[in-house]
Amino acid sequence: MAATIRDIKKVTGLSLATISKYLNGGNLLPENRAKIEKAIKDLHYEVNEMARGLVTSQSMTIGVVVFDISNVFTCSVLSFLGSRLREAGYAVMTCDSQNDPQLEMDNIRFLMGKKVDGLVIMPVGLSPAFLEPPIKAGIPVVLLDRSVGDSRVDCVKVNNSEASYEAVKLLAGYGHRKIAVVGSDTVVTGRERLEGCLAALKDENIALPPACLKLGAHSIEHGYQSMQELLALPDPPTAVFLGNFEIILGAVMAINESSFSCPDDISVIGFDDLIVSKLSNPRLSVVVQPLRSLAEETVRLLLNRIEYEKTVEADADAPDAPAHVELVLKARIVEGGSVARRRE
Amino acid sequence: MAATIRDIKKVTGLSLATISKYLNGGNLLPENRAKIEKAIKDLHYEVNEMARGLVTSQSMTIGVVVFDISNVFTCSVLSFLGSRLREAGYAVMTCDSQNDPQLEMDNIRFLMGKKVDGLVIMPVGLSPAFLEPPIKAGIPVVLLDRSVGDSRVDCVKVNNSEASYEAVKLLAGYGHRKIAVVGSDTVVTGRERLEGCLAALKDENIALPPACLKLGAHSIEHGYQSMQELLALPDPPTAVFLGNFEIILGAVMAINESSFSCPDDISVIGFDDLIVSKLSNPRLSVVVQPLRSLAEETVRLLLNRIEYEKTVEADADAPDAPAHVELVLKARIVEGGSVARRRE
DNA sequence: CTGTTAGCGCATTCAA
DNA sequence: TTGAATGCGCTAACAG
Repeated sequence: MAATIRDIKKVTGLSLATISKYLNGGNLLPENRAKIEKAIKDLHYEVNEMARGLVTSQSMTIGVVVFDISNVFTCSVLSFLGSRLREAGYAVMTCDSQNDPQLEMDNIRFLMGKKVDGLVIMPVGLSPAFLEPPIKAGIPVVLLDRSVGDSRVDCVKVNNSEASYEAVKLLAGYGHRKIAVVGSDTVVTGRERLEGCLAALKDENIALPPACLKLGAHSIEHGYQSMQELLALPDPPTAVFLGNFEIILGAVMAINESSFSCPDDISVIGFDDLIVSKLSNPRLSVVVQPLRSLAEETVRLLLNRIEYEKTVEADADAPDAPAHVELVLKARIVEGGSVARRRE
Repeated sequence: MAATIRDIKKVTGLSLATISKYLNGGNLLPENRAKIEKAIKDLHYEVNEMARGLVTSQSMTIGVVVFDISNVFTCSVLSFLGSRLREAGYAVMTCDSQNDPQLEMDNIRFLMGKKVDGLVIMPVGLSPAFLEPPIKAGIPVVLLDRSVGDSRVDCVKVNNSEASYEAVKLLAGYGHRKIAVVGSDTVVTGRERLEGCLAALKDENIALPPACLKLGAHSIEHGYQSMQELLALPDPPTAVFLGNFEIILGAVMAINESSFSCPDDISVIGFDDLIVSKLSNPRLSVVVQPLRSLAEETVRLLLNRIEYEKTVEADADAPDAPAHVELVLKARIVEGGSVARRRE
């Protein structure tokens, strides 16, 4: 159906090798070059990347496996990731794990079958089991956003614990002593953030009564329900730390529907900006992640690995494998107006 | 590096054909089947889809080209699209056009080089120029969300005009006579929605002063600034139609920051739900698009076309090409509390 | 049911 | 600089 280099050969009278050389940027006589270019236009020729990949054994595509593609955080990262990778000449094949570890496993095998040159994974869970196949096959992998405690692959993430520590410190700095935490314990980022919160509370000598610690799913529902319960407490907290974007969403809804107002009756600070902070009134105080840098560093590390694998295949004498990297970027606090001094 | 069927041949002593038959679900002796399965496990064999694709001339991947991947609407659709396509055995290769028609063109050529079996395109602009290459190459294309007035490809979208008509009718039904429209004229959906608004205003004999028609980009900024300007009018509108998600976002921000309150001072209804409607207080009244159906119908049409192309290649006598389809799904209005009766 | 053979479209030796 | 030959890993006839 589509034109091949053989068609170009017929039209130009040149050999396959010459045409191939043209396609790959070799030197040839200007007249031959012109002939080929004309033929390509006329025939609407397009290189068949499958055939090329079969020969070169690189597909020039990167597999990206995300825990949930409908998640706003995921999309934003995907956007930066894609443009960066594209600049480097790579295609992106994205697979959605829908928060299902089994599907995640399938996705990875699937992409391996597609012979992707590398894998960026935003993992669903805490177990590194899904890493076995790509590692065995020697496919470079970079973990993004969430680490799984496996030192065989690189990882790029933010300082969840420290940033959360600072956030709670900030609440305390405004005089709050009854502070609640709504978070997720189903994902590693949630656990790290919780850790930071607890450390800050301890340092401030603030007790965290069980009723003020709401751990659950990474979901709007969890945020909504938790906030409702907190506000219904006989002695409700005066400030709340919200562990992720979905929880923020739900919690803000709950506050809006209640008789409480923010920040007069209740102060809140959230982790992950995205949209709400701009929308809510007052603007939310949030911990924002450096999304662009997260994506850029991920691509940098991945391409490094790929480059390394290539040189290893070429020369047998390995020029030292790149060291394992766990890159921890700084999330920073941006104050809106959702945290106010505790009322006496 | 990775194992091939020749390695399996060596281990099992069977021929390539037998192994290939196994991989493609043919019948073979149980003992041979067992041998192959063992070898596959031992060698961590994985079919090389590039090689397979080269022979079968199908890649079992669908290219998806979106106008902006950081857009929440896009992500939601992508999520449904991906899971549907995956169920059908297809991989998805997503490319982001970043609202740039040139990049869109590049993306399409790029995916054609990857030999995708079909293309789902959420177009950037109004010109159908980008359709030439895939149509010439005989690659099935389905347009999603936005049509470009080209009857050579199928399209799935919602009844933007009618739904907007209903939305404005609803405002009028609440007694509003000073109604403003904030929309986008840079994309076709925006134009269609505007059309519906104007028709409704006309039917209601409501004049639309120039100051109350805010046309601009599909952006948060446009929504924000337009709403600010509307509220600053000597005689501000009592109700506003907001043409898309980004505009809603910006407009709600502007209202929140103003001394106006919704719906007491100003009623609003928006097009595209997504997140805000849940977040804002009161809940927004919105026109919601049937995202899941949009994705499902798109996949259905695309697979139909692909199936057809395959049978055409097999039998020379074409069994009638599927007719051109422009599928228009119904968006429905969900009332929140952001529209109130006009105060006397 | 199994084995043999011949390409798919291209890059890459090696000669010329 | 160019051309002829070889093979990437697999499927699809065909023959056994």
